[in-house]
Parts: sequence; C-alpha cells; structure tokens
Amino acid sequence: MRRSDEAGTARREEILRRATELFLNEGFAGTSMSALAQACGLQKASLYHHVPSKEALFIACVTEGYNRELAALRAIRDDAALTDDDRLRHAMAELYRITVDSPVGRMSPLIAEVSLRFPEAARAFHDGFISQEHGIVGAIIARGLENGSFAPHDHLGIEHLIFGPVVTLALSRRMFASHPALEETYPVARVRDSHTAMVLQLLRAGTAMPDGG
Amino acid sequence: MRRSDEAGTARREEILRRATELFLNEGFAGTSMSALAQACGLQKASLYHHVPSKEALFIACVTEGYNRELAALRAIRDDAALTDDDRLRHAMAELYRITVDSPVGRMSPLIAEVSLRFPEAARAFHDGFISQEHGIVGAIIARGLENGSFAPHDHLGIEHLIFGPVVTLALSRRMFASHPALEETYPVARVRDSHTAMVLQLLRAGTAMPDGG
DNA sequence: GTCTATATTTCGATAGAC
DNA sequence: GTCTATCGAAATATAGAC
Repeated sequence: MRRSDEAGTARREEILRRATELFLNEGFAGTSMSALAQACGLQKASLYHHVPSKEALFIACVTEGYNRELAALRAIRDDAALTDDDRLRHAMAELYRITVDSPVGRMSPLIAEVSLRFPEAARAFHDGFISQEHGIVGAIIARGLENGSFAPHDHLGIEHLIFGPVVTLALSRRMFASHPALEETYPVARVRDSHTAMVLQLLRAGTAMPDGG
Repeated sequence: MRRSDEAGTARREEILRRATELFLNEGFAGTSMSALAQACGLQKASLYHHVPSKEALFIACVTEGYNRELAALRAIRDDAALTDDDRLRHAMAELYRITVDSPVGRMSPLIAEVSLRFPEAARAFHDGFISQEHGIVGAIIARGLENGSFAPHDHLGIEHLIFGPVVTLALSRRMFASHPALEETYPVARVRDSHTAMVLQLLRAGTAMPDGG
C-alpha cells in the first residue's frame, strides 16, 4: 500500500481517533463536524479534504477499529499451551477488556442509533466484528467439547449467555456513568469472574438442548 | 388530580407516544421537533404549548413509561400460587417481553446517547426502572433461597447473568434489524427458554461465591 | 389551543485564495 | 493541505393573530 493512500496519513488517523471519541460520547447526530474540527485543531473545511462526508467518516471509524482487537482474541483461540478451561477464561477476560474498554467494543449503542438510517454501518459492524467474536468463542468451546472437557450443551444458549452480560455491563456503565454507586453496582472484575465461573460450570455439567442444538 | 393538569390531556399523551416512537427509531439528536409535529398532525409551534422543551419532552417519555411494565412484574413476584421455579420462569418471560417489545424496555441505547448531556434522564431511568426490575427479580430469588428451592449462590453474578442476555438480545435485534438472518441468529423464544433453563440449573445447583456475596 | 411567520443558531458541505 | 468566507437547509424556540 502506498504511503499517500486514503487510509494512510497520520492526519486522517488522528481525525478517525478524535471522531470515534466524539461519536462515543455524543452520538452520531450529536457530533458535529465543527466540534470535530475544533477537537483536531483544524477548520471545518479542512476536514473535508480528508473525509468525503460525515457518514463515510462514521463507517471508517467502525470498520477500521476492530482488527487489532480481534487479533488478540484469535491468538487466544490458537494458543495450544492452554487447557480448554483456561483458554475460555482468557477469551472471556479479553471479551470484557474489548467490550468495556476499547472504542470499537463500546460502539454498540452508536450502531443502534444509526442502523435504521444507514444499514451498511450495522452490516459492517456485524459481519466484521460481532460475528467474528462469536465465531472465535464458538471455536474455543467446540475444541473443549471435542476434547471431552465440556459436556454437550445448547450452543445458542451458551453463546448468548457468554456475550449478554459483557455487552450489558458495558452499556450499563456507559448509561449510568454518573451514578454514585457505579463501581458497586457494575464492577467489571467481579462480574467477569463470577460470570466466567458460571459459564464453565454449565459447560462442564452440560445443558439441556431444546431440539438438537 | 385535576383534569387540566400537566400530565392529563389526551393530546399530551399522544405527543409522548409519538415522541417515544421517534426517539426509539431515530435517536434523540436525530429526532426533530418538526418531524414530531408532523407525526402528530400539528404545527411545530403548537408542540410548545404542551411541552416546554425537547429535553423535558424526552425526560417525560422516559419517566412516564415504565409504571405499567413494572406492575406486571410485581404481580408475578407477589403471586403466591406459583412454585419458586415457575415464579422465576414467569418473571424472566416478562423481562423478555418488556425488554424486547415495550417502548421503555427498548430505551437503553437512547439513554446511552444522552446520558452525558443530561444525566438526570439516565438517573430517572436507572432509579425508576432498571433498579426496580433488579429489585423485583432479586426478591423472587431470595424467596426461593429461603424456601430451599435454590442453593446459595453469588447474587451479583446471577443478577447480571439474568439481565445481561435479555438486554443484549434486544439491543442486537435493534442494531441488526436489517440483517437477513435476524430470526435465526437472535430468536427471542429460543434464547429466552434456554437462558431460563440455565439460570434455574445454576440456582438449583448453587454457585461459588468469591467473597461472601 | 392551533395557526402563520419568523428570529436565531447551527448544521453539513463547498468555493476559492494561498 | 489549510485557511476564510459562505451557501442552503434544517435545527430549537418564540411572537402574535385568531
């Protein structure tokens, strides 16, 4: 890739970074190009030299953010030195880190905001990120099942049981960031550890399967 | 309460209803007072006869929506004719209905959007709705624990394990409403039944408690 | 209580100098 | 590649007739 390509310049990367920050804090419609220009120390017109439109900017923020996060998750999936239990533990810890801390992981409410107006953003987020995450965790569980570490279970139910609390915790912490008891009510480490232990308990014991899941 | 009080008129109720619909579909910043006026068959200026501002309108939409939903949940909590297992099953079914179908249950992404700009909306949503829901479900579980139907467990973990998948399912269904495989990937009834069965399995078996939860 | 008309601001985006 | 200046549209909200 040439140095002057669309995705390459340092200025553009800074714009994407600042824009992601603003979108996460103010929403899509609540983020103005003027505010973004100010955050970048530029005039508004200069932004349009780097980005064709606000919508294209948003799509770029979504699609260029998740590759690094997924790489870390894939590395855990492929780590042959771990036991099946520990591999899932590590993956869930990584899921919590991604979903609570990373920009792309915190983007779900944003996607919900814009999904009706440009479904392509939602589609990119689902295919490039959510569905990848589910696939990686699914592979980790399938491996444990083949090895006999985990008992037969309802795949769909376990999948939602793994991802549900993580996403909701991140959403709650964002919604109620100003709540005085935030850390007591929504503590990341305690929820993560308890959640992980219960998922492993279910996987080892097996769960009822409604209809051949 | 007098008939001409602020909360009473039919027109105001219609405005709140239409506004909730628009907010849910377009977000807060994405919903204009003009569009709302058009949806109500009014001129924009007439709206301001019923509502002092867009922000106050939003707060009203949030705070005046959840009482009926919570009443249904409280009725299940107080139903003495149910077994402890069935009481929790009914409550979780109601949680799914509220979170996926009802306007107030689908408001979480909206709260996330505006929470930094007017925290009072987030506060009202948390204190009047979320924390009420958690309290009701917590009481149902505590009753089962007293009766010996459920074994000792980590309260915080179970709480997040109950609410997490419901909220995330509703959020996913909204984000990916245009996804062709929506019903296969995010099916309400299957996730709900599997989720409920696993929660009951954990409650009956008991779970490890990190530090005296 | 609803209307027409408008004040005022801000929005996304563009033109053209340098 | 960044700037000043501005366009046209749309935003929230208000004034005042009826």
